[in-house]
Amino acid sequence: MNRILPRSFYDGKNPVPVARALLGKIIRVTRDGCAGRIVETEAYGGPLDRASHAWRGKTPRNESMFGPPGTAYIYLCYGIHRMMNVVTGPVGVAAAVLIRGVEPLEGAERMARRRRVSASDFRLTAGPGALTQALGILIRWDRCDLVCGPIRIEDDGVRVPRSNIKEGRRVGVSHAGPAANFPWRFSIRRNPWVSRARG
DNA sequence: CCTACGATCTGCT
DNA sequence: GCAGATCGTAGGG
Repeated sequence: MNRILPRSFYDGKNPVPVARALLGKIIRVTRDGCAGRIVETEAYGGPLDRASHAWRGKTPRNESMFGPPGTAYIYLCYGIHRMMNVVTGPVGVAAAVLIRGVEPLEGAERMARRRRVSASDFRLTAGPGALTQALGILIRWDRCDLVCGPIRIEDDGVRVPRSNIKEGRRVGVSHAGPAANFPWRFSIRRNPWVSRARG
């Protein structure tokens, strides 16, 4: 039986170790029957991180990034793609982990219908916009609780040793000055469900 | 009010 | 390799 990650798992203002620890965990849309293993993440946050949405301070859009640990920050990107983040900081501190890649575990056929690709195609859930579409994650779930809300994150006992974690630069943040070089992107080595994006 | 653009993805070249 | 899709957000006038 999988264990739902307790709030204490997220509760630290530094999203970097949380981004590492989320690799291998399971993201599940409770009422939908779709679930996948997290294989790629990126950490965002802190006063030096110009790549973070919260770098200029709190706005109505990024406010949920300042919310309690163990909640979601979900927003629309490029007018099309929904991005799913896990909030880690204590209330008032903006820190979050972007989920960038997931390996399908349950409900792959349902995901394939939503994505309009075959269930065996890596495009099913590789990439932050792809996985939210596949899992049916909605913008209105922004701020939702990951311990008892529509999206849950579980631990089934799988461990990802540090030697199996690849680190690199985050994707799509080249405008962010020195922060563009922070090695805050993490993925499971040689996992085919990691996004193709350069980093 | 108006405009520029972004933590992306696909399809076509 | 690159343009286009598509729209909420933020910042300026």
